Amino acid sequence: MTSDSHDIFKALADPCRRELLDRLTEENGQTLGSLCERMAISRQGVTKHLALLEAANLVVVVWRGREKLHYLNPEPIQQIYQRWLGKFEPQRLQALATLKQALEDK
Amino acid sequence: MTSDSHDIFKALADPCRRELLDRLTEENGQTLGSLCERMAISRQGVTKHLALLEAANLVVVVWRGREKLHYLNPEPIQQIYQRWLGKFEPQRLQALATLKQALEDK
DNA sequence: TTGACATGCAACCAAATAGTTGCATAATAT
DNA sequence: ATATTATGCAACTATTTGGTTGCATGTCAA
Repeated sequence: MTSDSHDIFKALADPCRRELLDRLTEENGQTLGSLCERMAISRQGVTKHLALLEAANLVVVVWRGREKLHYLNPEPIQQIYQRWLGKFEPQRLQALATLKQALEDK
Repeated sequence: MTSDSHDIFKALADPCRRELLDRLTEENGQTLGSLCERMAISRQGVTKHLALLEAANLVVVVWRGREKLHYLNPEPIQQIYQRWLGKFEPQRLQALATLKQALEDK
């Protein structure tokens, strides 16, 4: 399943969602309740954010009884780097040089 | 000048803005008018998107007479990878293994 | 079986976003 | 000088987003 890069960028655009990903890097497989602790927003707010992360395939959910366990899926992040962000890498030095020169010609 | 990663993620979240960055990787230093060609939205729409890219320091502007030249700045993209995306890399294999096992235990 | 716990669903609201149009300004070309 | 070109600024609108509250559902424990 290859994820839509648009959803991924959108998912990463919100600080709350990046915070949730950060928490999952610290401890993977947390329940919703656990992820809600010390969050400034309500449980339902967190639920919505997690839904977007799931839609972007950045988080995968496993149900255990009444608990919903959230697991990090690092693959989409790798993908956007390889497919999109990475293309700025080869041109990095060139672009910086071009930029510098343009600034000097001002 | 160290850019705010929030602005960068926000800037990257919109397809129009990624399209603009793509065009600048193809040809750096384009004018506003040039960047507007074959865009589905109005010039003012493009201007607004470029303003966000500038705010995120992803694009740097140089004025030449009445023309506004747009240059790509690849640095912030490097930064977010190194500071944020990269931290998913070391844990990548571990996270994938954890995820796989969690799915199997279902 | 009853109560508590973990979560989902839907309606609603405010703020931010993406887009438009109209007019203004400054630089270049004729 | 005047017309044209390249862009900026401001007001307005529609849609999306991020958040809330209230109630419903399913699972576990006593």
